[in-house]
Amino acid sequence: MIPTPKLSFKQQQLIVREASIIKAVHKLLAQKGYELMTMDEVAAEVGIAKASLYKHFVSKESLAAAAMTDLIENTLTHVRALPPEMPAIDKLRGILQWALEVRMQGGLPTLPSDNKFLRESLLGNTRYISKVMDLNELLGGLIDSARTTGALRADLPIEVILLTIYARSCDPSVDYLKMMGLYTDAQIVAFMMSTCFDGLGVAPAPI
Amino acid sequence: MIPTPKLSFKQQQLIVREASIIKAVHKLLAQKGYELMTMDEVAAEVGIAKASLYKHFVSKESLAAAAMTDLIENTLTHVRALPPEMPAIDKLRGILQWALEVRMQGGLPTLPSDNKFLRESLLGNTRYISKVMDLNELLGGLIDSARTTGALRADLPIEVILLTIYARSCDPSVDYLKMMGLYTDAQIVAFMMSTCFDGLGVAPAPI
DNA sequence: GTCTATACCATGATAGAC
DNA sequence: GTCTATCATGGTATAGAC
Repeated sequence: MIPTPKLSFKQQQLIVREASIIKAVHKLLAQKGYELMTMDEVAAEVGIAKASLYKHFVSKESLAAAAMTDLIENTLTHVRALPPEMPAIDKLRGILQWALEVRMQGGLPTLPSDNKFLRESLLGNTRYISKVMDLNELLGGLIDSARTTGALRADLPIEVILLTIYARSCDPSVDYLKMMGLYTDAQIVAFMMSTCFDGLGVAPAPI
Repeated sequence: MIPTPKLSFKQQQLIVREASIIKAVHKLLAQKGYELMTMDEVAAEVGIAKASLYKHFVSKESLAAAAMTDLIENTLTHVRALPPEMPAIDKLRGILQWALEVRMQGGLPTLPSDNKFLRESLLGNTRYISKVMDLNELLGGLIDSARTTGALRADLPIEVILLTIYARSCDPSVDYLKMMGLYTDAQIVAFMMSTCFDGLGVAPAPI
């Protein structure tokens, strides 16, 4: 058995520290979005000095990119952990439900819809893009098989279905519904799931 | 007949100037969003000095609020101009289609989804809120009657349907689909309309 | 690697002449 | 009301000591 490469205490500490920074960024990004999140706040949230932040990440952009990449990785892990025998359509529904539930608890959506600057910046980040492409492929495969079993519409391109699911995971309607205070979190998730998969219209009654 | 109150040349000039400012803000807001739009850019786009901008609008916030209010007014005008005999569901579909088409041509969506700060700021603007409530009532009435004729699902609350339609008008999927370059604007609009009203799933086949 | 202190700059907002 | 010139703030990033 190959001996596990030992990490020095310092190296372990570094990893823990960076993880706690990423966690703080997730929280602030979800609360305020990219522009309104300041490096001072991140530093304060972690409990270190701002300058120390820059020892770990060279810029605010790269910090946000690391957080978003981490997010995609979490999603990939979640998707890969689904039981293989589960039908594709159930997996897809489960993934959207999971994403919405994470978001209801103050987590981040997968898609950086909220900011054009961050969007541009991420497009130039090869590590992030590569992860996103992995996720796209994985979900694209699920969509394809759900289409062939007749569980999803075959007249829509895969990309359209994929983007629709992504978009639903960061739909601003969730925030407004939550603000109204009329519905429980579970009800809001159910509404989002249903409008996504079933639509707003009534299917013509069977003859 | 009551004589129309005459507007002096200066007053007319003022109105024209403010309209051109609003127009520039629409353009920049659609391109870059609130945070990334600077007052220098607005001034440059209009062709006046930044200080002059502040003679018309006391702050960047109030400028954005004026632009958003103008947007809601346009939407209200459009909705009220629909023929009275048109069925409610057709009106609703037409409104979403119109909003998407405006957006495809570089216009702004109705809902300030993209920015949490602007959202907060607008919530404190009584003029804007009052217009939004007018629009909500108008569209809410249409949704209600479309539900009673069986064209829209009766199991969803009116607010959920309303928010879903608003959200579709500013769905980030549109940007990504446009970036991909695989589909025409008309196709993209059709995709959005269909995923909104028909959903992603296949209705169970009639027995 | 962490800190304090600071450079530097973009940008919202204003002063004051015309 | 428009301009040029300027201020003030706040935020990213860095220097340099420990």
